[in-house]
Parts: sequence; C-alpha cells; structure tokens
Amino acid sequence: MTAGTSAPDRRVRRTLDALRAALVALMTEKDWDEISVQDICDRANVGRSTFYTHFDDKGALLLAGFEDLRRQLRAHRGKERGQRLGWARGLIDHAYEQRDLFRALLGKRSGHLVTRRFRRLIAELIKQDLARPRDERIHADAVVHYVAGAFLELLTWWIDARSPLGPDDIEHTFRRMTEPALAAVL
Amino acid sequence: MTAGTSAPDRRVRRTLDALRAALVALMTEKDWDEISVQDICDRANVGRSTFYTHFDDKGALLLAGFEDLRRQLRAHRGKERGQRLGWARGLIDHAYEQRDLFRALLGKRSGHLVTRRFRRLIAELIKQDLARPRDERIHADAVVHYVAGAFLELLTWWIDARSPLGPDDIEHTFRRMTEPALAAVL
Amino acid sequence: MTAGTSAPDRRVRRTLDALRAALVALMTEKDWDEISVQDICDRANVGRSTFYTHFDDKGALLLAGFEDLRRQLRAHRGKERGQRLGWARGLIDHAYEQRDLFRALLGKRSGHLVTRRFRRLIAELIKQDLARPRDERIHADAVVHYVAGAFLELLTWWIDARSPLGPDDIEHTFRRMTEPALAAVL
Amino acid sequence: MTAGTSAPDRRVRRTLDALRAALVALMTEKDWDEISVQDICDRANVGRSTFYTHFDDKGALLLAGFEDLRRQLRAHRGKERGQRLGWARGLIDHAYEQRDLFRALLGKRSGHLVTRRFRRLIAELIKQDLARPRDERIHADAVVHYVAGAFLELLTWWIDARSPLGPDDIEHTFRRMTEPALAAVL
DNA sequence: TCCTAAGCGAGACGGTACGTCTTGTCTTCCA
DNA sequence: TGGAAGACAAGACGTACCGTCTCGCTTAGGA
Repeated sequence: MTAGTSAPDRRVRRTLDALRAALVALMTEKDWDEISVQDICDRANVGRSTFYTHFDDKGALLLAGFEDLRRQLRAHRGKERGQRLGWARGLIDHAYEQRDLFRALLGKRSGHLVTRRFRRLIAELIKQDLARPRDERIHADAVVHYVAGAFLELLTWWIDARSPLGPDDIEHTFRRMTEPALAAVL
Repeated sequence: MTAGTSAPDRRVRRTLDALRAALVALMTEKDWDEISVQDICDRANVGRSTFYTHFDDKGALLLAGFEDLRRQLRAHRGKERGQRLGWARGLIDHAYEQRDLFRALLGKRSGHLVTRRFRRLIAELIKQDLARPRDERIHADAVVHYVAGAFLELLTWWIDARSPLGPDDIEHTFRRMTEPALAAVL
Repeated sequence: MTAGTSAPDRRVRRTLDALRAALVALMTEKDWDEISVQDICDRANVGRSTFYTHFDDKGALLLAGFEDLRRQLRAHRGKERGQRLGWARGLIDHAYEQRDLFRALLGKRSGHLVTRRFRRLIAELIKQDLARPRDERIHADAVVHYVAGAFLELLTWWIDARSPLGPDDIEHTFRRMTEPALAAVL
Repeated sequence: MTAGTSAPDRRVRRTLDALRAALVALMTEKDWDEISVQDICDRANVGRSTFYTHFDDKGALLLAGFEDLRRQLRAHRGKERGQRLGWARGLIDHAYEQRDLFRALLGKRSGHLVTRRFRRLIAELIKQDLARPRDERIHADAVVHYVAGAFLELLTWWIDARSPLGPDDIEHTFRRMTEPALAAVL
C-alpha cells in the first residue's frame, strides 16, 4: 500500500504552497489591507481565477496557513506537560526564530482578522492550564483574558519594537509577573 | 477683538458633528471595513465631496473623534492622583456607561486602526504611573505593555461578551492580579 | 476491404450525437450566447475536455450538425427538378415540421453565426435556379440576394411569430410575389 | 432665460460622444463579440466605470446611437411623401456614403443585436407604406417581411461585397423587382 | 485471452471579460 | 464662500467561461 492519501495532485500542493509563501512574503512588506489578491497571485505566479478555486478571499488563505501554526503550538504544548503555561517558552522561541512572520501577524501592519484569531488561540491554550478562581467575584474567563492579553501584548511589543531582549528575558518577565498574579486569585 | 477669529461658521461644526455621529452610529451596526464613506455621508446628510474637504478618510474622522475620549480620560486621571492606575476605575465606568460605543471600538467588529490607537493610549497612561523595574533583565516598556494588554483584553472581553459582571468586579479582578504582579518587579 | 477504415469506435458516435442533441435542446430553451460549452456537456453527460477533443467551440458543433440539414435540402431539391425554386416547398414543410428547431436556428434567440450560414445556403440554392438578368444594370447576385432575403425573412417571420398560417399559405405568398419579380428582370 | 435645458454638463456629452465614436471605429475593425467594454473605453480615453455609469453594456451604447440613425431616416421619409417606399433611395444613399459604418452594422462582423434591430426598423417603415393584400390567404405582415428581407439582404450584399454598383443600380433593382411583386398582391 | 491504445471524466490552470463597488479628485452650480 | 451633486479615472472585487493541460480509469479491438 502506497502513501498517496487521495491523489492530492502534486500540482495543487505546489499552487497552495506558492500562494501561502507569497502572502507571507507580502505581509512582511506591506499592510494587510494593501495586499490585493492580484498581488498575491502575481508573486506566486498563479492565475487569479486559480486563487478563487481554492480560497474565498485572502483571509481564507491566511487562516488556512494559520492551522499549521496552531498544530505546531499544540505539539510544543504536549512536550511541556509538567509546568503551568509551559507552552509559553515554546511560543516565545518560535516567534523569535520567525520574527518577520510574527511581526507581520501581530504587528502594526497586521489586520484585525489575524490578531483576533491569534488572541483566541492563546486564550484557549491558557484556559486549559488554569484552575477556577477562589474568589467568586472573579470570573474564570476574566483571568484567562487578563493573562492572554498580557502575554500577547508583551510578545507583540517585543517583536514589533525589535527590542534587543532575548527570549529568556521575555519568558522571565512573563513568569515573574504572571505567577504572583495567578497566585492571588487561584 | 471679536469672538470668531477663525469664524468656524456654525455650519462647519454642524457638518463635522453630523459626520462624527453618523460614524459612531454605523460602527455599532456593522464592521469597520464594511462602512463606506458613502454610508457615513448618507447617514449624516452630507455630500461626499464635503466629507473629503474635512477628512482624508474615515480613519481620520474616527481619530479626530478619538481626541475627545483622550481628553476625557486625562481629566479623570487628574482626579485620582493619589492611587497607582487610579484612572482605571474611571475608564471602566466610562466603558460601562457607553457599552455600545466601546463594543464598536474594541470588539470583534472593530478595526485594526482603532484598537491600535487605543492600545497606545492605555500604554501611555500606564507608563506615567510606573516606576522602573528593579530587575535589570525586565524592561520598563515590557511591564507597561504587559499591564496594558492585560487591562485592555480584560476590558474588551467584558464588554464584548456582554458579561453580567459589573464595573466593580472588573476593577477588583484587575487590581487583585495587577498589584502582586507589579509588586514582584517594581 | 473491411468496414471501419477509421474505426469510428461506436463510443465516439454516441458522444457526438449526445452533444449535438444537447445543443439543439438548449437552443430551443435559451439564446445562443447564453449557452456555454459547460451547459452542453452537462446536458450531454460528457466531460468538457472531451468536447474540446472533437470541436473547437460550440459554433463548430453547430456547423457540423448543419451539414445534415444541407444534405437533406439538397436531396429534396433533386426531386423537384422540374420547377424553378422547387425546393422551396420542401424547405417550408421541413421548417414547419421542425418548428422548434427552426425557431432556434432563425429566430430572435438565434446567433449571428447560424443565420449567416443559413443565408448562404439559401443563396446557393437560389443561384443555381436563376438565369442571368436581361438588364445589364442588374447584377445576377443582386437578384439572388433579393430573393434569398425575401424568402428567409418570410420564413423566419412565419416561424418566429407562431403565425397560424400553414405551409401552403407561405408557399403561395412566396410564389405569388417572387414570380412577377423574377419575370421582370430575367 | 438662458439655453441650458437642464445643465447637460458639457463633459457628459463629450464622454458619450467619445464612447459612441470609439464603438463605431472598433466595429469597422473587428467582430462585434470581439469588442470588449475595455476596448471601447481605451479607445475613448474613458474609465471603464464611467462607461457603466452611462450604459448597461455595449449593446446599450450601440442602441443609443441607433436612435440617431432612426431619426435621420424618419426625416428623409418625410421628404418623399409622394412615392411608395420613397425612403428607400434616401437609405441607400445614406448607406453608400457611410459604407464603413453600414458594413459594420449589417455585414459579416456585425452582431445579432444590431441586425435584428435594423430589420425591425425597416419592417416598420415598410408597414406604413403598404395597403392590405387583396388575397386573404396572404397576411399583410407576410408581405411586409418579404419586402423587408429582400431590401435588407440586397443592401447588405451590396455593401458587404463591396460591389462596384452605384446607389442608382441598387434602387433600380429593388424597384424593378418589388413593384411587380407588390402589384400582384395588393 | 490478454494488453494496449483510444476515449473519456475530472478538474487544475492561466487568462480574459464581466458588472459592481469604493476611493479620492475634480468641476459646476446653488444658497 | 461653503456645501451638494455628481462626473470621472482608477482599480479591486468575486464570478463566469474559455481553451489547454495532465491525470487515471475504462474499455474496446487487434495480437
């Protein structure tokens, strides 16, 4: 029995990859809303109609690519089962290695679609790591979003401002502040 | 010396206000990018060319209106000079009273432009309240953005999810978590 | 010598017939330019690429089918060798029996390609029946086209307007007018 | 009271004229269906969106221009009130003088839309000139379409084949054949 | 009977045109 | 002198066809 799951027509894969790569490249160059579907197709050497046979719009292309990231992060998460918010370091490292991509995803030039999606992803990861707050006036989701916002804004600032700090420093800052904050409510 | 050195021509004010109001109204109804300049003008009973004599684009109109908010917040801040992050309660109350507007500004339907601007505003407010961190591995701006992100995401979640919690609960949550976090680094 | 020098592979015949039938059916339903190659293929249960292995475009398919009609008319013509324009009655009857097809070929919904082809066919038939005009100011082809236009427009009007007149009446009208006209110039 | 009927905005007129001229020019160069709206706009130095603010499609542009022709013919008709089918000579002359335009309108490269419209126009003109047929088996409209078809096909052949015959010869042929034909039925 | 060339469907692909929408500039007229 | 009205060029959008192509499956017809 051979591999070929369902004859994915090597060609299609190539087209999809080219589009994805083109989009990422363009995102590092200009604002999300300045990127037209035509731009992407030109860069990818793909006909515009071909684009539309695969995706509804550039947002769909982006979100499709997003699933990869999601999977990678979930994988990382598996490794660090021991520690609360153990995935954080993995994500910080990942963002550091792919600074350009993350600057495009999170930074000034990004679009609302991506950042919102990202926020959701982080919030989900965090939610799974936290117990219920002791204090009944404090809603569990409130804590989740507090931490998610803190983490993401810290990460975004770091990447976007091209700070000379290293991943260690960011993790250090995040843990140093988050642990007492959580200790106070959980 | 007479009153109107620049003779703001009552009419102009009326036009500007109508536009501002129209934009706010539309933002509570649909997504930022679904609002066209024509929509705004129709709603405000203003000619499209008139719009362009006053603003470059809908973003400019929004940011112009933003200054009002900024001033209000700065005023609130003055009153609470005693406490660190004293403005927070004022802003939380303000957001609560104008839920619809804030949902439009911060929530799902919002646009990247507004939220970024908002983030900057909050970060500035926070920066003025915080001392330098003791730990040299922790950058002052990192702390600022950590807190800003936490506060804003908490606020956004609260408003956007239409949580039944009251302003008290939100302030409580914010302070309860933020104080130990800051205590650990400042 | 065996039958199939070119071994037309029964299948091919089936495909071609299906396409032809599908086109005719569609022509009775909608305008020529509203029929897409995909429409034809769907109707004929034939792959679009198969269509293109047999025809350059839908025009080619139509003209291929046209040859049948041509042959039928030539056959009719043979029978009536005695009378000038003797084929006319045959064609009128034929058009009457296949009203739907002829309405599609000649009528409002038809296309330029078909009607032009039809005009040429009629003109050829007529040309073979007419002597040279006596009057040298009158060109033979002028007479041919005069009669062809008269005949075709009469026929088209009759079929397209769904007139209750019968083939007899049409032939009568045509002969009654054409004979004196020709008598005047030939 | 000044002229300006309703301030037709000189500019609009210029745009419309440019488009009309561009279409006519293109029709003398290529087939009707090979002309794209973009072609027309390029030729007329007009934005494509401007085209669509004035016309639904190229057909609408053509038909708008057609009204001019219609008016001209009706005017000619007035002059020749004396004679049956008196307008014919005017139209023949007109077609001769504007051979290129008429070749585009009627000839091989033309489209179904135009020729149908033209047929209708001629049929209307003829209808007003003819009495009812004596023979009850002969429908008045049948005679109208007979003559219309004869005239148009004669005219078309003459123009399209670039025959060296002059307008005199064509009118001569037409009258010489049509008069006995009509005499036989009216 | 096998096997080999064809016919065939499915559908990816680049391309062109469509008609719609929005943008920002501009001109013209009215109060 | 504003502002309203709206013409205009530009250009992106998503859709529809087109004609070309590659891919496997099937299915005869000749070995």
